[in-house]
Amino acid sequence: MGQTGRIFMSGLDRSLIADLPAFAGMTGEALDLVLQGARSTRHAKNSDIFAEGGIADHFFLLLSGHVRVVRTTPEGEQMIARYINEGELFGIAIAMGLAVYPASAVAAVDCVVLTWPNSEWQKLQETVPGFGAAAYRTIGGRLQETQNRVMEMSTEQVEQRVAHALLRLVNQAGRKTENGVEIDFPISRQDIAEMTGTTLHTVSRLLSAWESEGVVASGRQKVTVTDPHRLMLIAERRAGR
Amino acid sequence: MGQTGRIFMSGLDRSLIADLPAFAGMTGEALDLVLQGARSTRHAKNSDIFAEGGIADHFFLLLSGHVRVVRTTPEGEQMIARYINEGELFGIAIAMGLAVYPASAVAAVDCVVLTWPNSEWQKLQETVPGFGAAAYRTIGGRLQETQNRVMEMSTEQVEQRVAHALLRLVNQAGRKTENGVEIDFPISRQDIAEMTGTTLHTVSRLLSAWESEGVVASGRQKVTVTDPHRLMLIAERRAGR
DNA sequence: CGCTGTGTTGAATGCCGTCAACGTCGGTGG
DNA sequence: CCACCGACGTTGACGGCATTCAACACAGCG
Repeated sequence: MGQTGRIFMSGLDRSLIADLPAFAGMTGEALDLVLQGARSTRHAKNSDIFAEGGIADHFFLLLSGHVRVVRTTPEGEQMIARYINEGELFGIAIAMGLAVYPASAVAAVDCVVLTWPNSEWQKLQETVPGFGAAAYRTIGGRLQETQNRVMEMSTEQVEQRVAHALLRLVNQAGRKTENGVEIDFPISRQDIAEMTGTTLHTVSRLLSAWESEGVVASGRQKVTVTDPHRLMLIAERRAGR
Repeated sequence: MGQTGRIFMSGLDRSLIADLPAFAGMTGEALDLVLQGARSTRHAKNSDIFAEGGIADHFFLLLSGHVRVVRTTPEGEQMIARYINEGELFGIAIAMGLAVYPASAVAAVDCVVLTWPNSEWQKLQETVPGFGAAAYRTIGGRLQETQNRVMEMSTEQVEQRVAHALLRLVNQAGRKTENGVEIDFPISRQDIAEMTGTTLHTVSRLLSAWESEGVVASGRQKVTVTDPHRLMLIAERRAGR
């Protein structure tokens, strides 16, 4: 934990980013140029990478791990806006013309992150063909996702919302095991509640019920979907009950 | 209604757009260049400007009127994603890398709209300094708004959500009258319900209650906020009851 | 003058949040 | 190594808020 936020490397290897969509089709030299402006940092599990309301002077790319993006209401209630997966840009307030971060980013597990100062944004846009477009596709995609979520919350019951959330999690961060697909990072009932606008109690009840039906298998901060098809039926409100 | 979507003008006056943030600080000649690629169309009340799922080959700017952006679930339930005000860009799927419109746009009143084919997007970005940034700030702002809405739906009760929605409407599209601030376009109980994820019945009950308290005055497709301060207290859950 | 879209209001149901109590796991420090 | 403690999870009971169901009122329009 002492190394949180500390630079652990100065010469970054171009292979780190060569396969990412944001830097698609770039030559090795151009990749080195991109990395020249970046730092790489480690962040211990549960530590903040940036905080809601803080000056947004950097932007980030997740090299490894999983990041939780969290917003807090004035009354102190939290909600999880999204999870960031490996290879994704995040904290790109600069692309939205924001001076402060609108949410906090917390390492869900130990993470490795590339960090650029905002001053590099312009440079990347100019030197990396398609970088700007990729960034804006990222934002556009998140706007879409977020609107889907509003629609879910408007039209679906809690059970459907939780089922949809789990399906999204296993699709984006699933790891195949012998029993099914497991969500690749520690996630509590409370976390799932904050993603779906409900309480940990209700989530616990749902998971218990699903477990007894053989749809999921779950443990402490761990969820495995054993019958995705069945879960989809539940999400679509067509589960035989 | 016969003129919906019809071009009614070919020589567009630069004064139409000179004051808009998207074209701030441009010379008259540059403005003319911008308008050369555009068409201006009228859209009758309740007519579609574009439809969800349709090929996104144009983008738009609302010159006058009000536009309702609507999404429909597979089950046929609708939700209102937002209202577009005069001077705003909309239908900018191209900026998000989308091939089809993710929502429908419906004229809430008779509207006048500037329309560009997607092929003009690149040109505007190059010739209009700050146009790209303004567009992306628009998208960023909408992402923010949408996330705020998710947070409201996660943490607030229906009464607070409806109060917040009304406050936003009067702020963005309010017209001062002798009695208070009136929402400048026809809006039904059903519309408000679709903005807040509730039913027209609940909205009707709330408005009736508020009317008897002197907070709002409402009629058929019309809402006037007579005591904004009081409504704010309700929205913040601090209304003396 | 009837029809359709809009709005109001009462009554009943039920989902899910709240309150409460207890169980369990895992890490930490003695 | 073991005891302890805090974080996480489970389950039951209860109740309230909002939806659902139903019936009616009213306005605008052809």
